[in-house]
Amino acid sequence: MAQSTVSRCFQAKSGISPETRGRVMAAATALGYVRNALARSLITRRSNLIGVVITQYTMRGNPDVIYAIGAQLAAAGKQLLLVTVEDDGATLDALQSVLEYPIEALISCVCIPRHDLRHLLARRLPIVFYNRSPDGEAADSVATDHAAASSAMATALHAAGHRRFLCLGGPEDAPVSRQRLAGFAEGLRQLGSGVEDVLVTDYSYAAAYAVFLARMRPSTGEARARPDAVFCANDQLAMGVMDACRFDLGWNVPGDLSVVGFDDIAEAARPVYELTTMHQDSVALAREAVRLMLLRLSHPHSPPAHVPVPATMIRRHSARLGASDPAIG
Amino acid sequence: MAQSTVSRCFQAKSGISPETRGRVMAAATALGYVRNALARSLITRRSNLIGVVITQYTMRGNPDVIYAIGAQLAAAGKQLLLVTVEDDGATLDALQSVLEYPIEALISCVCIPRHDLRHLLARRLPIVFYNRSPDGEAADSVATDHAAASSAMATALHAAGHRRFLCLGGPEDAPVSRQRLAGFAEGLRQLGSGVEDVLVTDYSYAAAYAVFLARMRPSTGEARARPDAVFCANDQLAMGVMDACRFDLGWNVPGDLSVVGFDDIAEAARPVYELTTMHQDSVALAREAVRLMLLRLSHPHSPPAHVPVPATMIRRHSARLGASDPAIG
DNA sequence: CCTTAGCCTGCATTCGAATGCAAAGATCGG
DNA sequence: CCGATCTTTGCATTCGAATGCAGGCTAAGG
Repeated sequence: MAQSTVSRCFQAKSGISPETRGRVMAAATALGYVRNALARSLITRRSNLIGVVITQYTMRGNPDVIYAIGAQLAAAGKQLLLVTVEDDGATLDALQSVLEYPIEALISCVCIPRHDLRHLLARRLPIVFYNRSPDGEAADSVATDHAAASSAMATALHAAGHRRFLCLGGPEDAPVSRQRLAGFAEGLRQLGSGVEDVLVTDYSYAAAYAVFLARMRPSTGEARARPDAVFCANDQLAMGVMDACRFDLGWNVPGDLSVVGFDDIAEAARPVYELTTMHQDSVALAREAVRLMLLRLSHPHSPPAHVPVPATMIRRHSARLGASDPAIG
Repeated sequence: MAQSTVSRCFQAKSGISPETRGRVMAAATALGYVRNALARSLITRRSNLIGVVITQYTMRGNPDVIYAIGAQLAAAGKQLLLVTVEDDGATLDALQSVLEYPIEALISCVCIPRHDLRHLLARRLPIVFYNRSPDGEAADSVATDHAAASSAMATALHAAGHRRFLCLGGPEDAPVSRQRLAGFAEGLRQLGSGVEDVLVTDYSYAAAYAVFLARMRPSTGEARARPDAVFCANDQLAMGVMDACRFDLGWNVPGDLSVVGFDDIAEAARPVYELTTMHQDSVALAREAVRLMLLRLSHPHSPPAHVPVPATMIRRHSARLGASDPAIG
């Protein structure tokens, strides 16, 4: 029996008699033979490998992201080649090792410098950004509508009578944080109000706790006036602020000030926090990212798509948001 | 210039004149050429691909695990092929797709049925289990010493005067949960004491909250006596129990009862919980797992290694543990 | 000027699987 | 019983890179 006959036995609709295929399959299981996907991809020019770039922060903040992407890719018959990077940014150097593998596409949960991005796109490597911007380059992206959601939060807080606003963001160059803070500020601006100040953190609970405390109770002696409301770029930060209020400052939330977050992570719903926040649908984002990627593989020349995923406001009890404020357990 | 000359230019110590190599490299960057790792692995028989199997639970409970493994693999020049599975268990079927890729080894954070495991080992595929047991088969493993740690926790609680013990575990077949519960029970047994009951959950905060509440305040009317201490198979569960006490039962922790967890996740240190727990060093586990794997690749025939990683007790304020109980912020 | 050694380079083969094309075998109508 | 058609199988080539071997080239020594 020829090698080509065996090869054809493993393909669905090839002219192989059931009897021959049966014998081949039996021999294969007996010998423990599995076909080599690498050798196959060499000739078919389809590796079914998808690179996924992610940071530790994303994994910590949204552990479901990778799982969701993995599940979607598996359903599409693709393999997930994971690349972890330290900071939110991947250069060609960092990606070099994966690029030697002929990945069919890249799903990036981190920023890519414009120059490097252009280089990758010139290689005809399809790239889908997850909650990141392609920076004007011709790549697909899917992202929560941070600006609209943050603006809506600003409107809700303003309508409830808040006037003195403080914000907590992530690192200064973190794109998601910037978009959320900008959207919030813009929302206030349109209402004739504004943000008093923005505190920078590393996105962590501990940093938020410390930075907020230092701001409210400065060692220099010059005490600052208490804000009405604190808008945080993610839930971790909001929890840090809430705990600083409760455990150090002795302030009541939302009695003395309102605190809101963003993401709606699992902990936000706990009775210890009851955090009012914007729900970011990670699973929907992951699904859309994979969908866009598959679409791009089948239509390489269609114009780049940018899919906004709406966020929904979850009104719990960490902020005074007026009459429409429902009780959620 | 021959194809073989170009090939040799990309290898470190091959007889290629600096001048030729320079010209080749220049042409390569100009054309955007990168060598194809797949084609290379076909002839060198080294794919540098490492399969990593993980569940959503692991990712949620210990988001740093994948990151740590990824970082370690990257440092070793390996690629991470991620496989996500629904439940804690991977059959040959679930692994089929990765097995077609000639992975050099598998790091499994989930169980593998004995029969399938034997099959994989027969294929000479090195397997390292992460916090799981190779079930008597000849595979390497690295795991927290659950039994010793849980037993130590039992001893500490007993020494502090607790006598009525309740436990919360994960799903009934979850191996880590079983080891921790068994270790705790064994520790008590040696002290002449025992566990009153074990409640089953799906490892989640919400389930722990609900199950514990149902147990303590049964709708059937027959009220149960309150336990002295609750041992939980992970921190999520412990937090659920603590919140059920505070927000529904009106019980004081640790005044009315002690609650302890396992893992020492980031949230456990927050002032809202101050959870007394056993610290599991995920990063050390990941590092050991990769180390074992690399060792196995270089020494295929050495006897299987089982590396226990000790857990350390973190005494905070969710349990009365006697005089040596230090204050931790 | 010739020889010997050493350094480079090129030819040809190899890894494992897919596939176009041709040939062999099976089936059937005339 | 023969040719036509369809099904099944085998041959040979291909993907991209690595490598043993042989031959060309250079340099040094006699």
